[in-house]
Amino acid sequence: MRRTEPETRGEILAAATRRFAATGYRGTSLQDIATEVGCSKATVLYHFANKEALLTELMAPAIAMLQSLDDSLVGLTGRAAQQTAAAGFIDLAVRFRREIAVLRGEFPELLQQPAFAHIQRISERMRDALAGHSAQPGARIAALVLLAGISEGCAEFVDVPDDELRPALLALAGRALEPVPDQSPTQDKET
Amino acid sequence: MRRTEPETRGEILAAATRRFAATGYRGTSLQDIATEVGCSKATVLYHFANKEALLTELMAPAIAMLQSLDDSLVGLTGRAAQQTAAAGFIDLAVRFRREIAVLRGEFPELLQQPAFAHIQRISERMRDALAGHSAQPGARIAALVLLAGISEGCAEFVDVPDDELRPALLALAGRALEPVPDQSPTQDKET
DNA sequence: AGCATGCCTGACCGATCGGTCAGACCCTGA
DNA sequence: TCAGGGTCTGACCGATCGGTCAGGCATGCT
Repeated sequence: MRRTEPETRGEILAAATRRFAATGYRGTSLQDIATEVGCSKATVLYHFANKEALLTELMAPAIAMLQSLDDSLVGLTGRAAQQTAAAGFIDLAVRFRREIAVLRGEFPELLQQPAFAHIQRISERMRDALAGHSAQPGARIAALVLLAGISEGCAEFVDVPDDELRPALLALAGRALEPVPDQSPTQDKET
Repeated sequence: MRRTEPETRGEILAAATRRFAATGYRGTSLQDIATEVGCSKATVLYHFANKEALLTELMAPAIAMLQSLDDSLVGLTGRAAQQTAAAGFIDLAVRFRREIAVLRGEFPELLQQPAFAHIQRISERMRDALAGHSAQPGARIAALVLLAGISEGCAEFVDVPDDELRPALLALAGRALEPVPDQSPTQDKET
């Protein structure tokens, strides 16, 4: 089935995103994706080296945004870290709902793949920032629950519009995160 | 390898719980479980009819507790529904951390299996109760985020002792859930 | 016309999956 | 001593997985 415009590659990427989000990475076969696109499995593997390459490419934008968010957290402490991390992560989660849904539940094993090796440390830093770098168990637990809940929630609320989901999540984060003092020794704007 | 005591069945169940929680239901093969126990795959299938039977049996206690929690929610409205659902679900999540981790991420497909057909509706009612039966998007979103976050959080904090995790989660739920009025027609002392 | 190139496909591969089956082994009771 | 039943296993099955490969077809350049 020859395409008039060679946009097959993009269709494969879009179909893979939908299928991975719906049934997981392991739960989706290359044949599933090919069937949804309307091409053969061999065509999928013509455009992408292998199944993992398909995954890494569709995750790339979300990972780039996660990386830049992580960069913007360096040096922040206390409430500044909490608020920046919360607002940034909510933005990310709302924008990349499907991509986050892909990782849902398969995080541990997918993170073993070299392309995602650094994500684990980023998410740990994110959790730490959400806890305001506090060592108190309550703050750490709240941060993880919020992080996981937002990821899962965005994936589930695919039908809720962004401008309704985002403020609701921001308000929730404001209530849920344990208040921590601004730990900077000199209480200027910067640490 | 003959066991002196025929406790192989229990060992298989325990190994399956660990493996399912670590790598997911689909991500764990019967051979994986057999290897961890130290028996053959055929032995696993001698004690359990098939892979699904293994899953349903190890999930049974958690499901029973979920069912009874669901029963205790009927007729409750407003804050009473919120508080009962929150406390009950936190109890359940803390106690059955590994079992909940099993379902992590594979919820949608696992729920298709007949043994779990009713869980979806229970979890929807749970979400509704956590939202205080409010139709406001903020309340619904907060309920889902908390539900998902607690499930994920308990699965992750396997090393945190129960009596530390439980109060932290309860405090978090108290902060995070949107306050709703007590919808009972007669407004007593409880707001 | 002839050729190269990009896109696509059916046929095929080895590995692994869940599951079946005949039979070996061991204990117990008659 | 032997029969029987509970436990366990290696060998095997069909299905499906991710991935490879040679070749077909349309197009564009020379």
